Amino acid sequence: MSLRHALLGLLTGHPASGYDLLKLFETSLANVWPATQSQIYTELTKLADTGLVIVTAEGPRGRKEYTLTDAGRTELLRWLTEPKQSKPARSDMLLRVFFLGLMTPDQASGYLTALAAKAAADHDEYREIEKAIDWADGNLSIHGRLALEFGLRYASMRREWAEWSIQQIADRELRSP
Amino acid sequence: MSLRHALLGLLTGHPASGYDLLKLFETSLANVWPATQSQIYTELTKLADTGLVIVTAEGPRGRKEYTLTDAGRTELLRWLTEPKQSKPARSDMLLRVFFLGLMTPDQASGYLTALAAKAAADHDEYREIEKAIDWADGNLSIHGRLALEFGLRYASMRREWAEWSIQQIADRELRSP
DNA sequence: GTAAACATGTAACAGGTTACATGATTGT
DNA sequence: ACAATCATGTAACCTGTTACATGTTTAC
Repeated sequence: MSLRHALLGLLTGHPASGYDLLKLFETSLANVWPATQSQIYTELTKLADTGLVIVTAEGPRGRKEYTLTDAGRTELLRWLTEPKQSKPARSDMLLRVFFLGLMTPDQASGYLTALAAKAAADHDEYREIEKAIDWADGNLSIHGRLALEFGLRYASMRREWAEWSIQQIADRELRSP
Repeated sequence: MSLRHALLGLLTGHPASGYDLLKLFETSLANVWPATQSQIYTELTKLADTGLVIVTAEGPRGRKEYTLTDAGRTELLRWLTEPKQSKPARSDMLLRVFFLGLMTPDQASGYLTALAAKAAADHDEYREIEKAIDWADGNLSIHGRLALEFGLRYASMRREWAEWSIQQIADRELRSP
């Protein structure tokens, strides 16, 4: 149940409305914890019900501004320092790799080529984000940068692995045609 | 809905019971597509209802052996060659990294140290698996090896990134104590 | 005036987790 | 005889997705 903690985290410092948070999810958190509009509004209501946030202002168009409570901050810190290893994520990409042998070598290489291209595109995208961010801002962005660096390294790794895999398949084809 | 395809994939070649498949998930697919007993039995029933598999034998203790049908094989191939890019996975690890600034530098370093240790342990585990597998077997293991190599590279990347991140935090501490 | 952006809420459904429930067979 | 393993099934619950539904304010 981490959507809850993502919301609490985004509310540290500055109060925000559901709409504000939706925009924050679309930009800063899109690659880390995607969430839909529906989910965000529902969760904010629950968060307010349990007292982890409160509505501190109402604006035009029914806008409700939420502020983190002490209980909310405590819960966020508890979650952050909780010693809990996350179980391995499902990856339909790797699941397909597992069954690559059911395709023709051409199809398999095509799949891996697409993965390499996607990894390269992701890498470029993260480079753009890196350039666009005002790194002087300091406050939240210090650790956002660590996450970005993870993305960059992960994208590179994926590209290299996909290219290596294509080579493996090609080598095997040469040996047993 | 990829659990379905994981099951179909495991049924290519050799028929198997729900119990057999459960064991296969626990071993070969645990790091790629974890599934529970409950889920597997439920999905197999649905798969049989829609004709993608059929019960071809019944053994002791109510054992039912499922075999892939032509329709099942077709569906599996359709899924494998489907041009669909998977959306970025949720990562509560990276979500915590995003909010690392809410902890003390010591706590933050502690978290990253634990990540580095986990990555190193994963790497070791994959090395063991690599040693344990009979790579002469050829049949399914060719592509299982690609998945394993992904795991090895990913674990290395995570370790290196975590260590780099710890250094970043330490550097920052020195400049603004 | 009207399109874009702001702003929220709910219902139906799909997939996954945990727990409960039951019983047969094999090996020691 | 007893424990371990084999073997299946179901119910309650939580999270997330898609779609529908509604209305306001701002900028051109």
